[in-house]
Amino acid sequence: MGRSPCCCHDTGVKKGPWTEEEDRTLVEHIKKQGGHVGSWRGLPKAAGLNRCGKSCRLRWTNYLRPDIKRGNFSDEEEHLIIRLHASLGNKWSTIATQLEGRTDNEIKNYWNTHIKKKLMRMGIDPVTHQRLPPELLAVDGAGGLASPLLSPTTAALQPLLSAVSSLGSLDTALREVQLLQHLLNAISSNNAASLMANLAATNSTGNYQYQMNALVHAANYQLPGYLRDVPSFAGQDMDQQQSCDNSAPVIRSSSAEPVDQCCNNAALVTETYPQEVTASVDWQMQEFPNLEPLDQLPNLCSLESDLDPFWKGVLDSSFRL
DNA sequence: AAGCGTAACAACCGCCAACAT
DNA sequence: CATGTTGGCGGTTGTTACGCT
Repeated sequence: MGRSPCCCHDTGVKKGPWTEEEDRTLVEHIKKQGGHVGSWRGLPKAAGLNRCGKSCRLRWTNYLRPDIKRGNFSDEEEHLIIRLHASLGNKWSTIATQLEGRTDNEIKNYWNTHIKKKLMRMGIDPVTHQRLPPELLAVDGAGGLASPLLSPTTAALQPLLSAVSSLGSLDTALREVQLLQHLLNAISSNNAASLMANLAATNSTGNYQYQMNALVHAANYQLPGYLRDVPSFAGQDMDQQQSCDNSAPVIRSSSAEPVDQCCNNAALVTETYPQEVTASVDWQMQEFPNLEPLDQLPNLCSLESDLDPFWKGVLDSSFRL
């Protein structure tokens, strides 16, 4: 099958940005046809446009279609795009079918200009959704998170440490967002019990730095594949993060063990992690002196009431995927 | 105010699969 | 079955707006 001739190669066909007049002509023509385009190739002539059919189709599908949603992407949409991209790759049109009113082109642009960079800053390869190799991690001047002398273990923990260290300077609501992501990871990998035990201990002992390291440990070594490698979908843009509302995440455990029972298993943590976690505190405090202790964490054992629709959606979509 | 760099996004290009002839 | 046509897709480029020096 040879390459098809394209009307775009016709001489005298206009290219470049569309004028308001051209937009109006195209919209009115399609309206006249009852929203039915028929042949895009024949449309320009029928509508009186000096454009190729392909250009008309793109203009209509990406910009002029009445059901297109304009404006910024919501956090929810962003989370969904990341999750879909992790499972589908650059199948922009398929991804677009899951986001009402968004075009594949818009999503693709948003990915390339926003999300991709955000993931890179988090130490995640936006193509594979895996940790970037240590040598490719960007040096973070402010946080000092990418020392060229990192041990292999430390380098492997970079993305999570980045997320955890950022918690110290953010408000409680945002920490909850971060913690929710870890919880979703654990739940998705059927390790909810151990992680819930960690969190229970976090709340009961008040030794937050220690317990956050337990969390890091659990997330890194007990969780598989992609979910383990993404410490947070909450994003790294501080302005955006600061603007998060105060809705608290509501945790639903998918493990067989009831949440209340998990909360009574604080001792399990110290039995499971004592030496390794203590060691991780040591190296972490050595290599990341800027890591601030966490002075407040949500009581995750009592988050079963007041299900916020946003978090319900996040949880539901997470389980689906 | 001018020049420059960068971010954001609209639009184009080339390829491909499905369908028609 | 071979060939032509079309629409759709993903990658890339071009243009504009904006911020910084």
